[in-house]
Amino acid sequence: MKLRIDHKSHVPLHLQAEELLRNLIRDPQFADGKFLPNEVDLAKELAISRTTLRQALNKLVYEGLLIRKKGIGTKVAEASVSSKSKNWLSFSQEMQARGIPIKNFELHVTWVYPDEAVANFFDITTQKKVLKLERLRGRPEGPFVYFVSFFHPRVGLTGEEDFKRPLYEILEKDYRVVANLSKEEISAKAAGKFIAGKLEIEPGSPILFRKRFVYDQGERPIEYNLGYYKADSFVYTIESRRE
Amino acid sequence: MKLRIDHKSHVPLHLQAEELLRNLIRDPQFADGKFLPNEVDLAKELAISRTTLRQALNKLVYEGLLIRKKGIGTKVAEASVSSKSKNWLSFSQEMQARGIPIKNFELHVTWVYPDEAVANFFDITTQKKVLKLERLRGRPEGPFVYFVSFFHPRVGLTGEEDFKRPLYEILEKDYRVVANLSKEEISAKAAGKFIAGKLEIEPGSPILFRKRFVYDQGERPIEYNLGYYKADSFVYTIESRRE
DNA sequence: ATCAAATATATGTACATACATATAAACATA
DNA sequence: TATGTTTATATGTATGTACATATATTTGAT
Repeated sequence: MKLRIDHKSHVPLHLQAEELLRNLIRDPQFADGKFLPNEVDLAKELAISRTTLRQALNKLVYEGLLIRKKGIGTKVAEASVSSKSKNWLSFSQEMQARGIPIKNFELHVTWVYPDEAVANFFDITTQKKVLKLERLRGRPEGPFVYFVSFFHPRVGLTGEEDFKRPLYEILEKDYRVVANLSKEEISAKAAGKFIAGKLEIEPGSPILFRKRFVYDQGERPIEYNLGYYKADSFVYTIESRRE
Repeated sequence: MKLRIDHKSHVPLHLQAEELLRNLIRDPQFADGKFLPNEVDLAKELAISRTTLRQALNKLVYEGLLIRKKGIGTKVAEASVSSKSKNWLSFSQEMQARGIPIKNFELHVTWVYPDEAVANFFDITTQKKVLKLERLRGRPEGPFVYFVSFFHPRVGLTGEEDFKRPLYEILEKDYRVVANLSKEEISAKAAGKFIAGKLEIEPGSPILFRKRFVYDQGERPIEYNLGYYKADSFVYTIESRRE
């Protein structure tokens, strides 16, 4: 295998090393608990210092992807078949899994200048337009969620896509962008006028507010998603196990 | 404050530094957004190298307890309850780790006949009394959550326990009951009269409603927990990774 | 007074180096 | 053969040093 680090790149060496290690981990060659090359040799091969390599290794150890043992070596941690993968259903899949038929009430595609929060998350300026996708969705009887999504320009969406298709299918199949990490924040709020109008409720009524930050394999931001759910129409479920 | 590291100890310096930092984080002096001493000075004060100090800092940053910003400084991360299934921290532990002092405003212990939902979850009849624990908790300035817990009779709680201690400590140390699996449901609601009164908000105001089903190692039910969180005082964060 | 440039401050990146220590394998001894 | 002992190996700990870079403040020119 060819392992390379670009010393001329402006990407920090330890980040390049980290990315490289993530790929090593995915390599079937090291899948079943086989040991990675030792730190000293690997550092030499990559032409970086052992300290820098360890910086990358530490991160993966903290994430639980690697296991190190003094005097022995470093190996890939066993893949935990946790219920996390369950969390990886898209909205349509999720609803389908619950047996709820989905109706799309509204669909808006626009190019906008991002606000501070979005630009900051994407690490771009507020001068660069991004694709904004707004959708009002719910059951046949009425809408119960209003979604607002922003996509990183890197993704390459044109706005001409058929957004009635599942979003993640579009991203994965057409643009080879795979969501890998998601950070969410869930809180309760009072509905503002705009959202209340869309969800057909009184302003001030409680809603569930869900903010999602979606990253690809390289932990680069790809989607910023806001969800406004009508109360009592939506329950967020989580299953966690101590290990 | 006197900060000390024992160079003669056989405990590695970076571990001592880590422990020391965890205490700093809990110190009200640095609670919620105040900057820690800068790395160079702190290292000097502790008589360890900056590299060693950063080893400790990194760990806490990875755990999300500290936030560093280049050119600015390092501060204690803001409070939020996270469900990193890895950590599995209880409410008090989580708050303690973030240096938020918890105040218990009310504590009620009663024996009651369970309602349908509780009896069903515990797989007992509604004729068998169970221990009910109600707690109003929050920051010193005011309460922000009202908890209602029911415990399976099998656990063996008498109601005479000191519930100011962390709940999971009582269960694990005194009753050898270890929570292992938790299923949660999170939704938004309008506060009823009762809850509104407790949380000191208007009836009808939005609250976050969190239902937890807790099981032991044998997947037997041990606790049924309801949490009513004041909106805007509480954000539930989740991080999930596809594997 | 305003805006641009320099500066102070704190974290970020990277290297070379040295020695400590846990583990397993090779070796030597009774 | 069984059992200590050494040795090879790989990670763990720790330091000192140097320069880069993001942010806020101060300074200076217009």
